[in-house]
Amino acid sequence: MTPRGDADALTKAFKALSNPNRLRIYQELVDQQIDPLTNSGCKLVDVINSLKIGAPTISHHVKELANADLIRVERQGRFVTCHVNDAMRDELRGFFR
Amino acid sequence: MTPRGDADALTKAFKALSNPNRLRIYQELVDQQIDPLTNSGCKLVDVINSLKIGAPTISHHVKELANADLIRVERQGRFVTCHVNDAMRDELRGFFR
DNA sequence: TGATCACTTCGAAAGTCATCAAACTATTCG
DNA sequence: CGAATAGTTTGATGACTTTCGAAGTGATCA
Repeated sequence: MTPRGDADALTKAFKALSNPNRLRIYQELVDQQIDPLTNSGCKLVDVINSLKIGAPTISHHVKELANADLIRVERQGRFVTCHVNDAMRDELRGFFR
Repeated sequence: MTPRGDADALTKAFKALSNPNRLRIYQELVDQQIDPLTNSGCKLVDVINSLKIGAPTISHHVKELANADLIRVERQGRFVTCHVNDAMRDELRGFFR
């Protein structure tokens, strides 16, 4: 209905990307996904080790990214892995046309 | 240097778009700009009349959008007019590739 | 079973944000 | 000049955010 997608979903996505640490997490997930064959998402433990903030904070940020539909989160045994939601990425790209 | 542009500039832009009223202002400016020939920006007074928030808040929001390089602001006599910064729009589109 | 690793939840401290009313500046118009 | 219109600045307030440490959960391993 709206020409540029749902405004509420967009503000949620932009808010999720408006924190430096969340943006870095998202970028890391995008980068891990360049090769779709080898791609098996990104383990959260790697993110936790690469950023200088605590695990509780990362957990909170990941939840916000997931809540904004920017990523998908999945538990595989002991690990949590994250994947970029390509549909949302397309929608955000479309917004800037 | 960074493959997807300056992270600091990006977070600033996303933060600016993460508020519903600022997103609406930005969208209105984009819509006003469809025809580049007739385009003479958007008068702030029109924005003020179209949103249900006070002039001081609009002034604050516009400053944030300008500060994030998303728009350009210009005084023409009594009126302030706003224009979308196309370079930044391109950069944001590029981020989602 | 007990230990360990990978998170998550809770509660709190410190900081940031959105909004408003009141008072201000700038420009035009009569 | 004086009044009106357009917008900004200031200061306050309530709400939300980021982050942490401590304690909790779930899965695997010895």
